[in-house]
Amino acid sequence: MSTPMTDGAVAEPTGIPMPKQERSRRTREKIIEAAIQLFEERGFEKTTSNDIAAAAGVSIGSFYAYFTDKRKLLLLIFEQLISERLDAVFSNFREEDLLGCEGRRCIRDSIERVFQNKSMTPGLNRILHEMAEKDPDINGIRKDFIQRSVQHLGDLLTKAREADRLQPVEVSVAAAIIIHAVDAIAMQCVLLDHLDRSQWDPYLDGLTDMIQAYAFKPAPNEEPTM
Amino acid sequence: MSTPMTDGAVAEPTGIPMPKQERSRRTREKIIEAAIQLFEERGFEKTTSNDIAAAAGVSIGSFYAYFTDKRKLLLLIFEQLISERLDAVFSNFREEDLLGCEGRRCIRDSIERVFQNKSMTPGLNRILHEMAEKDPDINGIRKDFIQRSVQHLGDLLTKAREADRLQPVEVSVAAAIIIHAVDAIAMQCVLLDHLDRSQWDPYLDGLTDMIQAYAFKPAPNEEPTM
Amino acid sequence: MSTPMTDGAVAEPTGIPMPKQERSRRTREKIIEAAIQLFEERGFEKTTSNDIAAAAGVSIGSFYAYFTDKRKLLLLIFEQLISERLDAVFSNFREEDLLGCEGRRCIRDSIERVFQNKSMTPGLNRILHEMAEKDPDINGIRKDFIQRSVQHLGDLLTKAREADRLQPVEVSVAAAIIIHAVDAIAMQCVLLDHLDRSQWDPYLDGLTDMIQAYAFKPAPNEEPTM
Amino acid sequence: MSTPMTDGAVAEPTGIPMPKQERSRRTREKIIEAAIQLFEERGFEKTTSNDIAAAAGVSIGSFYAYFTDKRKLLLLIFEQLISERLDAVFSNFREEDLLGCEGRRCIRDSIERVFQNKSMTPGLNRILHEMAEKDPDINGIRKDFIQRSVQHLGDLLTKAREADRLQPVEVSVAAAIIIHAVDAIAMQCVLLDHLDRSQWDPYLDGLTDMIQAYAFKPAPNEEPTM
DNA sequence: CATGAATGAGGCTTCATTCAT
DNA sequence: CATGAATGAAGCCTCATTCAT
Repeated sequence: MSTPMTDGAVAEPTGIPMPKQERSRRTREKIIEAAIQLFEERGFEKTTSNDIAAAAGVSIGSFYAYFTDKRKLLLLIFEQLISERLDAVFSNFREEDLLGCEGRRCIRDSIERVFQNKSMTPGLNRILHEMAEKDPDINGIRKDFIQRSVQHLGDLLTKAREADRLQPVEVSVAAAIIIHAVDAIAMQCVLLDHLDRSQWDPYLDGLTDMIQAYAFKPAPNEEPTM
Repeated sequence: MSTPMTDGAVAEPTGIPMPKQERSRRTREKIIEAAIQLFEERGFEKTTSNDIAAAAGVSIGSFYAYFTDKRKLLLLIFEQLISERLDAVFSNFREEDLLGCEGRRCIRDSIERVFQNKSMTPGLNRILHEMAEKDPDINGIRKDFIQRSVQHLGDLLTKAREADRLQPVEVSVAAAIIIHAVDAIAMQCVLLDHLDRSQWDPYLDGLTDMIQAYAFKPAPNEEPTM
Repeated sequence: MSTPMTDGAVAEPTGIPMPKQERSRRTREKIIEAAIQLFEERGFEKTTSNDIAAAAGVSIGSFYAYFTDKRKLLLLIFEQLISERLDAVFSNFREEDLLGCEGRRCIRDSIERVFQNKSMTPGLNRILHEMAEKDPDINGIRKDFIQRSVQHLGDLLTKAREADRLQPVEVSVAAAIIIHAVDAIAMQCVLLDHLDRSQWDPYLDGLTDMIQAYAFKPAPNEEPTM
Repeated sequence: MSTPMTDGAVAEPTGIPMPKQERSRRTREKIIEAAIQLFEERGFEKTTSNDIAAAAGVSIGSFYAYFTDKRKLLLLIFEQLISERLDAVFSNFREEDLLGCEGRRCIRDSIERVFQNKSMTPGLNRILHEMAEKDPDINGIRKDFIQRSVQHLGDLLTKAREADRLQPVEVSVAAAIIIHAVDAIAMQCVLLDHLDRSQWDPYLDGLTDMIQAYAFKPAPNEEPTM
């Protein structure tokens, strides 16, 4: 379930070519890392290009040599991040688990991974959310992420249907609703309410219940959850 | 279901007292209206104090005579708005409808009203979302709004439990999950995907299904929905 | 021979309205004066907006309150200047002088006034010349100036023709050639060679001779010049 | 009529010695050609050192290995250019033509060559004009060019005097006036008004007339021009 | 010699806020 | 109370030039 975009060398959205030399690559990395940290801590608007350059230990001139501007850098970061995240959520889904007796466990784990993703880079998640509307490119990234998530889930639901384990729902709508619901609750718990790991359980269980009740039929040999 | 905050004369968060005289009150209104329009159109950061004053037809000096700063003005606007919105969603909930044969209809209508709210002032909704994290006061408003929504819904769920119409869920968690899920889907459909009214139905139905499946037991005399 | 543009209140090319209050007008004037002086001394590129504001004793913010940018300010200055200059050259031309026995004197005086104009604001003249090509607006001003000069001179030549004092030249071409020739020599002597008043005479005489030989027939009762 | 400066190996104004090796010479040439093209298209200020190096296909480091800075490179270009130009204007002047029955034709051709020079490299001409004042070195080049032109023409006028074909004008002043007048009209027609070849004739004729009327007596066996 | 990454001074511009009138 | 001119910190970005490899 790896994606081409995970490989940073492909399809740079910037007009600036990927540096060839080693020193160059390192500088670029330093800037990206500094930017992630600062965006994470302060948000996008409150982080200036100069801050990033300073934190990376390079001159402002270098910053502009590598990235046309702050926004382009952000786009790059999001593109990297999102592919990683997508993999994290869906990569350990195994069909036999989902449809077997481990189904509930499997769903809950994935939900938890969404929560974990948010809690790893809460600041960047906020920014993504914040800027999606103002900035068409960022919205594009976000939409792409969502669409790919919905697609992944839709595939799984289709498998479930084939195994006669799905409620009579429209697959694409159900997938969208589930993805958004999980995302929103995770957002709320982690980013807005700042709940820590130990406080997640009721929400993880609640969401799992909701999803199961909404979309799945119990496995023949499975005790009803509730 | 009116709230104390709807009445502007009480508990202004500003240090500036409410103007007593008629002309003053009008000036204040003009500024607020201009601000709402501009925030809606351009967002918060892109709207300058001078823009607001100009659009209101008053001097920038007057602006600062009425509002300590742009942010305080925004807070005020949100407080007004949110109380109105809350009322819109919950005010026509009648217990007998929810628990009677009109239950599904009743839920769906409320969800639709959330969608409508978002689509009436999309810009302000974005700002609320955007700034909630950065700005503790705004976050406070947002949390207050959510909490009150959760409270309202929790009350209804409790009623449902008393009537033995609730699934074995924890009321407060279920309320939170439902509120957030609806909010998130509405956000996505209206603000990010810009769907118009005619495209909402699958999502309204899907959400209604999900909520019913998750939280409610069918009325004794009611056909199962799905 | 006064022009509408001499009156600064008409047809501001800036979107910024003419200030109404007295203090405002004074500030505006201070900025313009400072700009003239600095442009004169250092040229356009080497004068920064901050320099101008500092020299005018106002903040950089004020500068941008009055002028959208350095370039617009320059345009304004040129428009003012050029109308003044045009008047200076042609306003004391009296028909009877030109065609009477004072013809030569009259021509020479006008040429001298062109030299004087250049020597009064040599820096601005350079800038006008320099930027005319790069900047269509400035080119427009320059062309307008030249065209109006050519027009003025053309009118005089037409009068001369009516009095049968003109050589068989095409009026409009002759006017253009004379204007440009005088302008160029003045430019060269004053701006490039930095000749001072005492060294002008040979050029004034030479130009006068050339113009007379090229365009005018001697007055019946006049001794041939050369 | 070749000039010492045409030969690049002598008297480089740069501290950097002329490269001895063939590859070096080619690199140098590439840089110069790229610079000419870019200066021509964009002007001096808008062309960056990096642009030139990139266009020449060499590294910016190499650029600075060959030329101490952008300005020095420009000086070099002007020196080359100007000698070529001077030759173009005066090289086909033959004394017997000027003083014989082809005099008018000869003058007009030379004027036309000035027009052609301007139209071949309009951008560089502009730069020369623009920067002459700000930059003493460039002014020096320009003055040198003018002075040499005046000298050439002065020599011709002296020949004319010896043949009793000159009006009673001061040779050096007349030469300066003629040179500047032609230059200025050419500048105006070609660079500012962007007239193309087909529109030059009235100006070529007008200038020829003016010069003849001003400086030359008709040849004994020649019909008066006008 | 060639390379090209790195530098950082310096220019431009915006806008929240103050305060004299 | 209203006015709006004035402020200046702060952000953005460019590009001539240096220097380690």
